[in-house]
Amino acid sequence: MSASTDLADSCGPGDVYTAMCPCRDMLDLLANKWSALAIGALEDGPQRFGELRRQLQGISPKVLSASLKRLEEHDLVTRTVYAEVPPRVEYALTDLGRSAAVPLAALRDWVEDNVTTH
Amino acid sequence: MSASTDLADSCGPGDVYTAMCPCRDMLDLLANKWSALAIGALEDGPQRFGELRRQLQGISPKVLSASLKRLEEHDLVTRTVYAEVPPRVEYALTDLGRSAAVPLAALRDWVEDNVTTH
DNA sequence: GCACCTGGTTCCCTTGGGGTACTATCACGC
DNA sequence: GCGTGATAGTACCCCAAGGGAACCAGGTGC
Repeated sequence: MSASTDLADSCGPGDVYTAMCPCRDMLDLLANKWSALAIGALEDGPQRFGELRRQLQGISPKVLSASLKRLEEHDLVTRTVYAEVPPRVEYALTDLGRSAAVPLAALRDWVEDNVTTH
Repeated sequence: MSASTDLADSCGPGDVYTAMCPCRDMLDLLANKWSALAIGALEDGPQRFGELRRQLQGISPKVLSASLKRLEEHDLVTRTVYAEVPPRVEYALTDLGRSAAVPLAALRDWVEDNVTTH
């Protein structure tokens, strides 16, 4: 496993295992139920806040807005406000987000394939 | 995206997006920083508590023990106690855990490749 | 005026994460 | 026999994140 636990001064390859590495933040962000679901939901194309809220069953508006904000801060999604009425806000994946969607989809698929709920 | 939002009575395929599905529990478990790291650390072979603690830099013993307990409950890792002194407890991946390790490794790799920390 | 739509925010409470200290058990050195 | 050390946790406390419900702003239709 990423045998480089040498000094951890700065970030080489393979060091999500290094406490101080910014990788940790990103891993913490992506390795998260709501992030994984939200990014998956946006794979089909931009979605409005309400659409996401309906799709991510069980999420509260507060948590959804916080999750999206965090994803936006890390350049995984963009937030576009249309000055219409009623208000319309669209969330979309960035290129980075689209590339992150791939491993997350694999994770979701694994879960769906391996939970023998019956 | 997993168009089956029909009734959610039981679990069909593709419904991590369904609130009531046990998939959610599993996703919540795996889509978690410490779980992802712990499972990755165990890919090399069984590890003792202290070894894991050193490898997963920054984790506290309490959180590590809770994480491992949760993984054990979901049959992703096994816990073996050797009646020696000093005590030895080994954690190892189950077959299920080993298969879950694949998408998790992909996620970790993505993070390491895409965080341009410099 | 009033209800209604959207996209949030605010409040409160519970849960979990995080850190430190501490315990139990036995081997070993003296 | 006594203190020291190693290991694998647990107990305690604190704070931030998660979850639920209520509420708000701005404008439209009736």
